[in-house]
Amino acid sequence: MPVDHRSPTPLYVQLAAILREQITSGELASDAPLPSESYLQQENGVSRVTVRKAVEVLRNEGLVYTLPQRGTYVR
Amino acid sequence: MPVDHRSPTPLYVQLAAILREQITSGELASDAPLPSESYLQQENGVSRVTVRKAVEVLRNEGLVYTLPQRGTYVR
DNA sequence: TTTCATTTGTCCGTATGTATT
DNA sequence: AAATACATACGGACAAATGAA
Repeated sequence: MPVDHRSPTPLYVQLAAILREQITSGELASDAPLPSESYLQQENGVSRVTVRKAVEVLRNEGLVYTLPQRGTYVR
Repeated sequence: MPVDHRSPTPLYVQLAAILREQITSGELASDAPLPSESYLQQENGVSRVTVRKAVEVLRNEGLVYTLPQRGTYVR
């Protein structure tokens, strides 16, 4: 389910929901790296700002952790 | 001393005063980088627009200088 | 050891829409 | 009406660290 640019729901909230689903479903297992910001950007047709805000949401939820200059991983 | 959202004084003026105090007190030494915009945003509960306007005030006062695409530093 | 690509961190500039005062 | 402020979103650029070649 791609993001919907015409939806009233903010894009970063939509993207966070997509990634959250992939994590809770096990599609992204524990300690697995999230796709990189640039990948998520291109794949979802959104800006890097939006990607980073989506990841920030998951980080605040404790679902993922970020290693600077390395990547973000599923907790 | 945090900003006061109910004060009639504009938030960017309040934030500028806070940063000015940290500079003149020496808490932020010469050539030290100001905290990042996102940090100041979250730390003070204001928007990026407000942070940038506050920094602009200090720049106009000659208290800080900004290197394009690099950051803002204490003069 | 040096080089190179990748990735996150940070900054700059801009724009639209909404709410409050 | 105008100023202030926030939230969202886009694009581009450079820095710093990592890891692989």
